Amino acid sequence: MVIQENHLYSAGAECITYKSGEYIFQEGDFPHFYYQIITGQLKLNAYNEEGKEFILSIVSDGESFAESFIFSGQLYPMDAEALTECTILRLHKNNFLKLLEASPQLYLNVCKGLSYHLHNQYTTLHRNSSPKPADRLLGLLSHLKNSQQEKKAYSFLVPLTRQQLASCTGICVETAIRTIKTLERQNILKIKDRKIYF
DNA sequence: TCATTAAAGTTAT
DNA sequence: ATAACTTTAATGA
Repeated sequence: MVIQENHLYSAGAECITYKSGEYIFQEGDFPHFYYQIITGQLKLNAYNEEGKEFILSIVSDGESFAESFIFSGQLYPMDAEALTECTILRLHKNNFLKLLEASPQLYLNVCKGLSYHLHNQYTTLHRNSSPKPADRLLGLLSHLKNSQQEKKAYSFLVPLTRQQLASCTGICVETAIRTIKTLERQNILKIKDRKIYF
């Protein structure tokens, strides 16, 4: 959890639920709020000229998202769409900034969060510049697994569909499927009931 | 080697 | 039921 929920509530935050498929915001919208997920999963995504989706990030329980735009004041360059039913706390930009002014500690934590996120974005960008789909997928899987404590092989149940893995790495689904099977043959991951264990 | 297209089977809502 | 996801195969850049 990024910011204590009671702190957000006392600063004037409201709790909103979104059904799967609903937009929290869309590309071109002005950023009015700080968002923090209580429960649920959503994606930040954009579409290219041919209409192909690219998933920039998948965010879930306890995480904040898109807070950088509060500071820059730029319009959202992507959509935020609920993947599951989502319960989200949102705090108006002005109140959020007041909250930060009142607490240097909180300010620093938010900075850390932003920096951490920026680091992720850089490594993701680098990873997705690889011409080899296996490198992109493997890099993504390692990154996802990083957020769990257990480091043993095959201990991580990949929480994304093949479609989503493809959209996160900029390859097509069919290639993602074939690559994943190749990785299975190389014992780099396991597949059981269509679920991917890495 | 990978994207694209098509077609068909499977799972989730 | 219907949509979304998964898989295989053929073709072409």
